[in-house]
Amino acid sequence: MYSKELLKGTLTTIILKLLSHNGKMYGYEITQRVKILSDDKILIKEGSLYPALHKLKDDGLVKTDEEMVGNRVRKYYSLTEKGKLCTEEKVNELHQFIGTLQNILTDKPSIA
Amino acid sequence: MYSKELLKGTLTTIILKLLSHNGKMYGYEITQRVKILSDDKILIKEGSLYPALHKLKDDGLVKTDEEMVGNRVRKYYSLTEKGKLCTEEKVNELHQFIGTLQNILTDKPSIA
DNA sequence: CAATTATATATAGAAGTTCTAGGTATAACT
DNA sequence: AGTTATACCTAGAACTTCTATATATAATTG
Repeated sequence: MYSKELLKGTLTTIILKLLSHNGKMYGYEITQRVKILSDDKILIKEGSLYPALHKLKDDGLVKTDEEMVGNRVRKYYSLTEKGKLCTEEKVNELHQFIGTLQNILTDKPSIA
Repeated sequence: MYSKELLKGTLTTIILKLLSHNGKMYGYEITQRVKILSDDKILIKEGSLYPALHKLKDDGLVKTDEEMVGNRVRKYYSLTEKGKLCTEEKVNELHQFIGTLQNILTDKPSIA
């Protein structure tokens, strides 16, 4: 389990990217998928996930539709058109940031 | 300039790594070094740096000594023994986190 | 030589994200 | 029957970083 602070700033991008890759997902599914993809090192808590999803919806980046599964309602999240554009930008930015971080961790200037 | 959130959780590791690499540095020098290493994409503000440095000192990871430069006092920060151990751990953790992030961004499980 | 910019340290309060802890409910397993 | 997994949600706390501000010296520029 990584120290919690590391996730800050990347959670939204992670959610968007998973939605982009899988089409539609529900909340619990996202937490489990991240758990698996991270080999149990990133455990997203509900108290982190749902506020993040709701903010994404408020911002118009995701939309929801509900399906009945057995006796209960399952809420699926998927990207809007705006969300698709934003995902691409955010993933690019994160990739660049990772590159910059690696330069700093080796104390090498990005510019040759 | 990256969105501010990305830096969260990594600033302390960045500072520790720079101190580890350069022996001793003063505050302003750290901001300028990060600016150069990141090709102007990470601009650490004073309001971020000094609280972070003071916390590192409170936690016993860095120590300070002051030198006169011209007419003014310059405060140098350097790693304590505890700080050196902690730096190694934190840098390793960050490297692993970056690896995990890259798996997630391609939606590939870490475990084969 | 006056004004601006760069150097240099610091703090208070705001803003934002994620976590802890709690609540609710169904389904599956033992 | 009791526990665990599934599934959604919220309030308030905790933490980090930022904005804005204060102070002061040194160097540059018009």
